[in-house]
Amino acid sequence: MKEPPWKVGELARNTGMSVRALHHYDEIGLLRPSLRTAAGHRLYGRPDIERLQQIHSLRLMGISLEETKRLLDGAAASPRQVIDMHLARLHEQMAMQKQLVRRLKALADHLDTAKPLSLEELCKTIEEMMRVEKYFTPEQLDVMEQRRISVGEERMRTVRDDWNEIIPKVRAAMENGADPTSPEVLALARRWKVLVEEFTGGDPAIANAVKTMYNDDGPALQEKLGNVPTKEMFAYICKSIEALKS
Amino acid sequence: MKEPPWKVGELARNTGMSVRALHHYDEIGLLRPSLRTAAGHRLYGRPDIERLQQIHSLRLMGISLEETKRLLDGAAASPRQVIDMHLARLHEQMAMQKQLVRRLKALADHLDTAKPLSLEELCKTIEEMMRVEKYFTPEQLDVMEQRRISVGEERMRTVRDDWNEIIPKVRAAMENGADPTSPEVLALARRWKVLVEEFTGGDPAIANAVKTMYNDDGPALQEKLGNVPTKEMFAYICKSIEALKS
DNA sequence: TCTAAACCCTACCGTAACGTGAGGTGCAAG
DNA sequence: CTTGCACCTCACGTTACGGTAGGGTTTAGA
Repeated sequence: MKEPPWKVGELARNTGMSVRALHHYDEIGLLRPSLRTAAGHRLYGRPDIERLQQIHSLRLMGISLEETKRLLDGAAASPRQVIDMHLARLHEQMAMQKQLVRRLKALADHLDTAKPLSLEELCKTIEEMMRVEKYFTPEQLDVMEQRRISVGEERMRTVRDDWNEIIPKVRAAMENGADPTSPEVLALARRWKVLVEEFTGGDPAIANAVKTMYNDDGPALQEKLGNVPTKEMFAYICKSIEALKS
Repeated sequence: MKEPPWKVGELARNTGMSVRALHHYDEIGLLRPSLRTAAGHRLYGRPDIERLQQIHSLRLMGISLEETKRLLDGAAASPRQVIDMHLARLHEQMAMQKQLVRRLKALADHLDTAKPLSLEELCKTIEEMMRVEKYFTPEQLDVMEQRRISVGEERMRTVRDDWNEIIPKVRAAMENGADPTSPEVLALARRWKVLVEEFTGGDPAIANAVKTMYNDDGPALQEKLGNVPTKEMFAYICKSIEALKS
């Protein structure tokens, strides 16, 4: 290992950076060698090497070259602020990526359980997911996914079967004009309430979002999911659930 | 809302995409309008609109335009494979981002607790963190961070104080040639063991990594952290801990 | 001292998915 | 007939370099 000044290749070998990167840093004014030979070859002196090490450190933290330059040239906010801003950006990105992962997993699940899907059907399913997703905050979606994981595949299926059993019964009761406070309807209301609580984890905000979703997008969901409560059914069963409390 | 065919602006308004994006899709051959007016204005027909909706769906999943094109043109792997690959990429990225977040948080912590740092010192600290980090797998670092969070700030400080008390004592005992099986050293070994277990969460792999770290980078760490066990001290106290077991 | 290998230079294209003009044309309403 | 809006085609900018081309420089060995 020679003494400085070093030529660009030597510096590259000794620091693990690429020659091209060093050229780039020179181009953008982040690290210009303090010397050149008569022929124009770059010569990096000891201060340049120190600066390069600092650049390297900041790069390891994911700081952009632009910010790095501002920091090293003393024309930036405090390091602390740079770090905080960077953390904020990272958190934002990670939130978006988590959202994507959630969607993709749900889609993969769908591909696993349902029959083979054509591309158009797949795309329709995606649109459907988005329609549903927009009613919930990312945090709520997170909570719901955690619940799905902790509850397990099997329980999920039985819950779905329960819904498929209860919903037609409620519809029938309503259409027959049965009194919401009658014992049969109250029994349905009790089961309904349990299922809702199981799904929402007892979070009323989630329950509310679900209701809004069915109210606003009922027809579309009906078409997609097949068996779905209507606004009127919500009102009906809510009356019954109210009656349960007293 | 007119009937198709639509011009770009109308299509853009009705789909929420930007005109420029539609131009771009045309440029790269992802969505070329099936008609043009004599003057060259793009006219999108009904099949184009369907294709655009599919593009939109896939974009919502974060699929690249390139993959989208391959998928829609039927020249790609199965949707399932595309999803899986995409998930894998996302996980990789998120792992890297988590790593960055960990580093930045540690750095912010350092800035909070220690005295105000110059930029050079900050960079040295970063290099130091990297030196330490390389001894652990990302999973181990994760575990350690979780422990730090669950243990809490206060306990961390008392643990550090404990180390600062014990290490000199062990050094002194060793330099005085005290028998590792003597009662005083055994008492030290007991405390040492507890502290190690607290820090590692009982994971011997982590304990091992720590030992390797001090063995390999002892001098550098000594300089940075000030008060650090040597290889010999490890050997000495290990003998004593062995003696504890019997 | 000569030559060939190794090294260096500048300059340009490419990356992903558009945003943002610039400069020119098409078209319907007043 | 003109105004104004929508449309067109370039073409550059964004990040942090990688890769390559074409040509000069340095250096080690013969």
